[in-house]
Amino acid sequence: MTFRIAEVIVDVAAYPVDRPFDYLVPEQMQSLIECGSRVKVPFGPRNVLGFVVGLKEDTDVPIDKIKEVTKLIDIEPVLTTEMLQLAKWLKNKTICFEIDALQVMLPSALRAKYEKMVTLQTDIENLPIDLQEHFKKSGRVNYKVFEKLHLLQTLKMAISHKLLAVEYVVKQQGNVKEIRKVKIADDANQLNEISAQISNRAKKQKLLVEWLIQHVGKVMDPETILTETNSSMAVLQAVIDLGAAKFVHQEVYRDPFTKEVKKTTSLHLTDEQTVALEKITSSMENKQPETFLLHGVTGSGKTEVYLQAIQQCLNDDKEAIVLVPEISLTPQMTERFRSRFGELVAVMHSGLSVGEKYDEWRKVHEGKVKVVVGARSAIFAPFDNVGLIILDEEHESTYKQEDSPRYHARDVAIWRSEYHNCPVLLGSATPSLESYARAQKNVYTLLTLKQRALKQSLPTVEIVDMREELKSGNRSMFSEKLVESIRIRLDKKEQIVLFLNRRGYSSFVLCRDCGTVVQCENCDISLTYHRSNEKLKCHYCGYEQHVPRECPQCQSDHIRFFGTGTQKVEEEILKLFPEARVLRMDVDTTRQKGAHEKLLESFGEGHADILLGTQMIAKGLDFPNITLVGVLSADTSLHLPDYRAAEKTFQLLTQVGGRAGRSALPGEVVIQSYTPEHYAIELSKEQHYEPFYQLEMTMRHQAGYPPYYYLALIQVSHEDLMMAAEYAQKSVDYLRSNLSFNVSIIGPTVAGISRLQNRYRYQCLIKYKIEPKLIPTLMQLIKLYRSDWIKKGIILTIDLDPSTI
DNA sequence: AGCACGCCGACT
DNA sequence: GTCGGCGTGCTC
Repeated sequence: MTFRIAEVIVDVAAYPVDRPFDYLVPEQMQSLIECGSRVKVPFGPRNVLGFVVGLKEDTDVPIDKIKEVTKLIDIEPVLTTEMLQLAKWLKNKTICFEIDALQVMLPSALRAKYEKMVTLQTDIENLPIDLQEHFKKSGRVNYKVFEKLHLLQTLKMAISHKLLAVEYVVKQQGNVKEIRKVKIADDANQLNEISAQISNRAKKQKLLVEWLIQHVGKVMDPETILTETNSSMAVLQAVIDLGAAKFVHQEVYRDPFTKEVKKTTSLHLTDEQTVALEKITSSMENKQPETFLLHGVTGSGKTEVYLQAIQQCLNDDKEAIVLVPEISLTPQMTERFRSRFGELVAVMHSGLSVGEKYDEWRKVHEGKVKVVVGARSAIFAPFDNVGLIILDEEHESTYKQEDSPRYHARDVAIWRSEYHNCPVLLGSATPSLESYARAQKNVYTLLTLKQRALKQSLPTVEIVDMREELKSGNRSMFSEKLVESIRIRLDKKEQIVLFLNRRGYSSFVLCRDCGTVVQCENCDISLTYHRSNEKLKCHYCGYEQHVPRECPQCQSDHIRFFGTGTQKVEEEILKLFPEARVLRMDVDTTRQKGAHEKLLESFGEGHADILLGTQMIAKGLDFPNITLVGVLSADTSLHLPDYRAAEKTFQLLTQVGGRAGRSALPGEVVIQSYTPEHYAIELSKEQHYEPFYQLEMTMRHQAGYPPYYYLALIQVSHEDLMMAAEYAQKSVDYLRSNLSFNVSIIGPTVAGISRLQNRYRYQCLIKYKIEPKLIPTLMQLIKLYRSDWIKKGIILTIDLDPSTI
């Protein structure tokens, strides 16, 4: 069946073009073009990339308006029909442009880049003098050249006289990496002839050809040939010129794995693990789109359950997707998958280069792998026979994308599970309240692992009241208890992890005379001191400045930095324990690619005694020699203005606690706090999830937060304060008059960060239980914004189920 | 988005 | 008179 008309979503993210456009398919393309293919199409005056989302016989578009598809970019479509459907669902669910939903499913290498080029339409002599020189080398020159040299007027003239024309070139990366190999001629006789021709003086060439005769027709690495025959490149080139062999190019995948891994086999399961696994596999057999919540204490062996469930899935000849929160942080995790499933695993995460990401994607697309382990976006892995989807550390907020499309990987996972009739497995030691509540209501099936896999007891946890320390005259950031515990481990040559819950607590610069805190020029946020380059930096917009010598407000020179950054802690440790080897892990030491892996590996091999870091070390670390975990200040995340503050604190403390005593050696955890009586801190002591859940649910119920209510967050920003406030109010008025009475609309209020990148920010929060009118109303609001407010410089964003407010 | 078209003010 | 300011409207 062939179709003449293609429906195309063009690569332009704008409200009026957020719909399919019809194009004629040239005859020679008709048998090749498919839904999900990328095409190049003329759009207005330019050429853009687009996705074919439909094919049909006829169109209502008048014949004089319709244009032809210029080029079919892919022989194999890059998106399946599943993905096209999913994009439509995402568009509705998250209120985004369809093109954004489509793009997010593909590696960035497949995204187009556009260039405006000027082409010569006549003899070069006819051009104005100052333009001539630019076209000497080539008849096509980048438009930017003229822009920079302020030649636009002359250019415009030349264009209107048809001497030059503007062309829009679609460029796309998607470069396949090739390596150069040597293909030796197939014909031995021919090689003998060549050998005979070579002058006797060219001994090396002769020897090489003799050697090549032994390997007729083979394709080999140039390096191998050179070392085997002890020749140089010049010699090889010479015989290639004679026709004895030729260079060929072979497609390869870039290999992001630096380390070889040993093959492992299934471990013996505990009774609890066996029960969980059986439930999952039977659901797989029944082809049920069932969602499981695997609640297992830290160290209970959730990963082994994943691995064996995946094994089952592979046995059924189906594929599995495993999501891990920002995977580059847990190389140990990926290693476990690679060691079990070897070459069948692709890994996708932000630490890979564009090319590496593309290659991992291609492995999936071409069916070379059966398992994907990756961060959030791996949920779009283009498998077509998914048998199991796993989200590890289900409660992590990184599963929610913070810009358009603002999707939650869990929602996409459940959508895909319904499409493929397969189970979803959510795993966590500290499930999100939403998920646990759903499990309580039997929307999800709860599976519980109460015991640690190796029957180790949970670490002993001690909570130190820092107020008492202060009263007894200890003003350092280490309690006596912690100092003592560290000393014991150092003596015993056991390892220590110190955890600095740094959020909202980083070093800032403060004037001791007037109390001024140095703030960012563009945002209402204090700047963070970075020791490595002696600069102050804004973590939100990237603004940098030197550390001021005097206070910008009162010119006093009593200005210095405060707070507890990891660097500061490191200094303090070294003062107390000069002999300790400290490994610091923070943004500064892990910026380089692969730095995480290296630091962790070095710690695992015992090259340091103390690992010091922020959130990033809370997860996944699994080293047998760690017996002490210290949390320097448990409260910092507790006082954030976010309804999830208690939940996040509980999760964090439970996670870090789980790092200690994972093998035979018993573990100890010391938690320092200024509010030790808070339930989130107290209950994390024994990993008492259930009572925490009950208490926190009561709080959420009282305050009207999820899981009792759904949230939608509307943000309005503008360079002018009054404009931002005015339009925020307009939004609220609009919502109030269109939504039901039982929906509560809070705001407009000033956003948490009231000014960001020179824009004033207001927000409004919608709380609702069931509101069928919500999506249509928000759609109307966004229509209003996109068709009118946007011109006035307003930026409005809608976040359904925001992860933070 | 990005561009063309078109209608009004201040300049060679 | 014309150059160029940016409001308006369109893109198969």
